[in-house]
Amino acid sequence: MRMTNRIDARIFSLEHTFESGQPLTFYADFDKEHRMMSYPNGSHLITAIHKGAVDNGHIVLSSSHDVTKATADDLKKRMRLKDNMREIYKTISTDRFMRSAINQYKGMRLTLNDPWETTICFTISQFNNMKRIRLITKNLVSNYGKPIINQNGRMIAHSFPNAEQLSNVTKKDYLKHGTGFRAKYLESIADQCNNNIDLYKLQGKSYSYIKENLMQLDGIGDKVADCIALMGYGKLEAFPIDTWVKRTLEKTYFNGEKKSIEKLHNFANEKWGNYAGYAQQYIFWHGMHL
DNA sequence: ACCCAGGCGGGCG
DNA sequence: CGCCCGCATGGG
Repeated sequence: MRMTNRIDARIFSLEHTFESGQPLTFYADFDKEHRMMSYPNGSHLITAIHKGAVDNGHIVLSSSHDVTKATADDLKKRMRLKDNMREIYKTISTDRFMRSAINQYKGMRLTLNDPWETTICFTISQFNNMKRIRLITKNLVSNYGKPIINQNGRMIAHSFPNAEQLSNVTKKDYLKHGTGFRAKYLESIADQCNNNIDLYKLQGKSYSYIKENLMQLDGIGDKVADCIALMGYGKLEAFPIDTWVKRTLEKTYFNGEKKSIEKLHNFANEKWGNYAGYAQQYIFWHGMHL
């Protein structure tokens, strides 16, 4: 028997949120036609269906097992449903480009993901493209994640493998799954997270402290650390600058002139402040589709 | 065939 | 320091 649960979702688009290249979306399943997403939550597979309008709709939650309050709370947290989008939009719609991005992808939320998962996902993402990022992430999940069994005893998905589950995976194994030159990073990060660095202990710390610690991991630099701070720890002031964001900023605000990463960080910080991370997500996704 | 992708580390000047 | 290059792999 499936319990269902209804969650109000104002100014929310499951489609834009899911498709906009964030960690959960690297390995969860999405059915665009039915506005339906399934993702592993512990040993359960949660399904969220988005009903109604972007401005004033709701999500219907179901599960391979029981839907509890914890399940609903997890979805709200992951989709950042408590964010005050009116205030955020007001702050970041500073110009025509931003207003156009918001208009185009209204309801796109940042997601808040597990720090470890986010770290692995964005390690895979470096110097890579969306299709391959999804392919590789799904490979790792299906090969090393714990099987999720439904109430009929059927295996329906895998959970995201934790650090311990990846601890015995070798560089050679990673290469088999298409990770390429990132294999050595994945191996080393799993090792470090099993031994000296507890990613969960960084929760609640400041943005700069989190970033500094993340960058001690092998293969994690400025950009990936910002992504993890933003989408794994919810630090909305983080402003990851990848090739798309850089290109789009230069084109939109600097007449196509090349600018250093540092200059662009300062620019974003002054312009969008504590919501720079949200601005970045809209710049990234809109810029990519220009 | 050739180019690029949500970069990073290391080596050289 | 800052700049620059190689890096695995698959899709356009």
